[in-house]
Amino acid sequence: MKNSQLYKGSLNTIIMKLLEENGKMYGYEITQKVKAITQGELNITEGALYPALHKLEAEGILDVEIEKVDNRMRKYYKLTEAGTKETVNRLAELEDFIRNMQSLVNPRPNLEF
Amino acid sequence: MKNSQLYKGSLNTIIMKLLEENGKMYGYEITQKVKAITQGELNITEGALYPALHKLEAEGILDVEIEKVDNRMRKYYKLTEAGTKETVNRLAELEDFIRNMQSLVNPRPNLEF
DNA sequence: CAAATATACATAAGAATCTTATACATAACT
DNA sequence: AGTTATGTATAAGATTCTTATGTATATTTG
Repeated sequence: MKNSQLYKGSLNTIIMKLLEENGKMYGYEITQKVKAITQGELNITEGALYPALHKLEAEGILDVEIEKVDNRMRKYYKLTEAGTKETVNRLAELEDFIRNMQSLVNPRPNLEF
Repeated sequence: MKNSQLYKGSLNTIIMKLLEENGKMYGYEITQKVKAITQGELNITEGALYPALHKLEAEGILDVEIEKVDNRMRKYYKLTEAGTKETVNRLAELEDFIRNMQSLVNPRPNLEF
């Protein structure tokens, strides 16, 4: 997604969170939304996005619904019931992850002395 | 390191930050330190750690120095000069990453209306 | 109006990172 | 005597992503 490797592993969580918030979205829309929210810093590539969407669908996390708009295909994805539940876990994991990384990088000085 | 994929890509940054802070450390010490700081949540496996250390050394980020303590080998790693400079970049990237992830997951409601 | 850009999805080869398993060796504990 | 802790190492496979390519329509721009 970027030259920084840090984003590796975060794509599924990003997709699920956006869908939780926006109800249904299509692939291209997700890339644009992420770009906008991060002010251009995070650009999701198609080579990462589409396989990820297909896998989440295969796992029963997402449902797909095809629409034709302006003679062009759109595949709208939305969370299944199981996906909605799983999203809660993923977001909790993300919070833990961020908290742990901040502990590692920004350690509280030991105040015992 | 954990069942969460989120940590993928963060190991190098963690190693470099710990070395910046502690001067020199050996592999096993790094695993224990990380475990302690994250209260057991993040366990770095040897299969991830040692190849990462070797790679950082090959890239000129780390220097190694072998010591024998209690009849057992220890390989102490420390940042090279180039490694110290690179650590600044990595930590900035981590801050950007965390900020971006928080924007995505914890979006500010639009207050324009 | 032709060319470039934007919209929209897809996949395949290869790179990078990590998991899991295994290996070797010494020290300390039970 | 056997398990756990300390300490390093590697190899096979899984997962995730990059890079490149392909197809197709709509819109903008020179």
